[in-house]
Amino acid sequence: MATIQDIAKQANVSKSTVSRVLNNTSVVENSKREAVLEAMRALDYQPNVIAQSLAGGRSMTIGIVTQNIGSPFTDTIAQGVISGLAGTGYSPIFVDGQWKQSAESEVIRTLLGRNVDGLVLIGGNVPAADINNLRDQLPTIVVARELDGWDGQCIHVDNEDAGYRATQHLLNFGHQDIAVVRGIKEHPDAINRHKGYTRALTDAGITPVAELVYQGDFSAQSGVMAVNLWIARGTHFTAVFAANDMVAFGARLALHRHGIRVPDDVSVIGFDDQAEAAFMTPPLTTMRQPAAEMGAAGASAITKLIAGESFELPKLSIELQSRESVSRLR
Amino acid sequence: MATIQDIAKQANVSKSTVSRVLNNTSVVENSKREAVLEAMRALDYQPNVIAQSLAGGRSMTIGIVTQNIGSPFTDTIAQGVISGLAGTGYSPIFVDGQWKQSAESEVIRTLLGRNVDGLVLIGGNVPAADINNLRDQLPTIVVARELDGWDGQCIHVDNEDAGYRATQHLLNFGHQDIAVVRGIKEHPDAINRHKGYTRALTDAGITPVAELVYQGDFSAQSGVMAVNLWIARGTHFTAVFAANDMVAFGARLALHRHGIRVPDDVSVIGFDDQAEAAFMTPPLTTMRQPAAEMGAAGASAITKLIAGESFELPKLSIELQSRESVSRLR
DNA sequence: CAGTCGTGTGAAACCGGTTTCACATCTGCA
DNA sequence: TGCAGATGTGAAACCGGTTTCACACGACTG
Repeated sequence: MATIQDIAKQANVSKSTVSRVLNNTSVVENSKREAVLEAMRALDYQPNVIAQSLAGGRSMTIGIVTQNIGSPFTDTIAQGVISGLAGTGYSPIFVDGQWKQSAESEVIRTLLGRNVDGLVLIGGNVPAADINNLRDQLPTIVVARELDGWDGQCIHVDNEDAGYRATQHLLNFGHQDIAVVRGIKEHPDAINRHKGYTRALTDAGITPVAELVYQGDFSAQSGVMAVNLWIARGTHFTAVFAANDMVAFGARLALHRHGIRVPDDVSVIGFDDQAEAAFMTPPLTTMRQPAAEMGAAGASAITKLIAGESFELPKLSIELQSRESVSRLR
Repeated sequence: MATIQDIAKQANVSKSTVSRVLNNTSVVENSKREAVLEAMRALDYQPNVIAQSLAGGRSMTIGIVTQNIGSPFTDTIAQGVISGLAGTGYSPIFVDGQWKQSAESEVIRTLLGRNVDGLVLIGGNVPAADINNLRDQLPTIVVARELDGWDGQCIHVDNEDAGYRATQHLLNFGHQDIAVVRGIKEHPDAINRHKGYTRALTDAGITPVAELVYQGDFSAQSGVMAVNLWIARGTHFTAVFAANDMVAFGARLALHRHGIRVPDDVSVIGFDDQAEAAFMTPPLTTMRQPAAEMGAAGASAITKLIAGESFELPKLSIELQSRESVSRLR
């Protein structure tokens, strides 16, 4: 491949000048500029990003730290980031979280060694202290996680409020005995959704009962097990609030196994609105998370942040996607 | 961050020597080696990958070219590659395909500019000629696509055979009027699956009928439309062979809408075995693609290929995952 | 007309490594 | 004892760019 030196020779200028027209970094006499551009065209010149990184400090690379690859929700966010970065000149580089104790030392070192220009953290449970350190070293945007003191750099949605509204939706339809499958115990989103659930019940004058709460893990299997347990125990419930759509699918199947109709006998509400939700039988009523939008917003934000431009984070919210798995209690 | 120069000074050797112990590239007197290692430890040294790339030619970066991000199947493969690369020292860098006409010029230039050490192409419909050019410039592994003359560098499964077996499964259960929703018209996998279908019918002495073939696009919506059309037309069918699981979900929902029971009235078989398939109601019988395994195999293969080590591609196959959406014709 | 200033440009240093090359020292063998 | 070959090491060149610096030249001022 042609180098800047080749261009310089071809255009009869120094490589300094080539660099200048390349980056438009200072005035160049018009005739020379033309000659350089012409030479670039002729030689099909493509700057070596690696060399630019080394010399210029910036690498045109964004580090993406994902935690639980394989989850439809976080994967969708990641895709949003990828698409959002397309055409910006920045390339995303992935490091798979499994962010262990070795957080700082491991991941950050890898990324610093690669001179990434910025970081996008997707969800996860990295200790806040570690992230705070990070921010001093690198432009960082956090997606799908709320972090104290990060107002401007944190793209997140209000999970508690959404949990509240999901529960309220069920309440509005006359349900009082609302069973809930929680997500991973320590997961902030899971915790917040559950808080919303509890608050909605309390606001409605209903005392939350422990028997109706199953500690799941966001997997479809946990939805199955929750329903099986409730039925085995003879627990009475007329609605299920699932931690996410996968859980809802599991719960729906388990209900089916027991001959319980959805929504006629039991209503089910999910969370996320992943692609498959609209095609469940019956189509799943769920709380739609703007996952792809969050990812795209993260991509846009990180490039602005790096450029030092001001930017505003979009106001994204979780909306009830009402379909057919919830109906009025009879 | 500490540089190799700092280490050299600290250890009282030249940077050449530091580089030598770093890469174990030639014998170094033991006392000096120890001193260098000690200095690295003391200064928390982390090699600058960018500089290594520029000087050494290799960048420890693998370019991943995905085509249709958002499809469960290819996404799962991508995840397989990411996980497979974890811990190898290589980092995956993503370029989103949408591989237009500008294939070669666009994507390849980007990646060459980044000095990627290797390429993993996931599926897609890049012209074979372009890919063949590629191979000369860069170690390349192709996943989920069959390519003439690429025997050793192509991780793929036999879609036609799988299509044959899926159809055969239906035939074994007494079905004769097997409707089929095809995938994207030009998509090789879609074409092959359909070939298998046709051949299975023919082998069974059944003449394929055009009315039973719907040209879809791998989307759930196309499954819905196919079923709606057949029913509107009064076409008789007792089984549906869906292009993939998403299509199967759509078809299953549409059947439900028309009060047609699965599998009692109509059997449905899918393709892929994506995570949600097992939790459809009823659980979906489908042809399981080893997507994650293919991705991981691709990761492993590309590192070996780069290292010049010999490697063997695993024999991966599509297996019938028999669940409950197919039953004997009554 | 001399002195100052602004403008455009090339040479050279630099980014942080790898690799070649020359050389000093050490060993082994005749 | 002398010399060839092996061994270990540092200096310097190099990868392909960016950026600093010095300087030549023309225009503008007093």
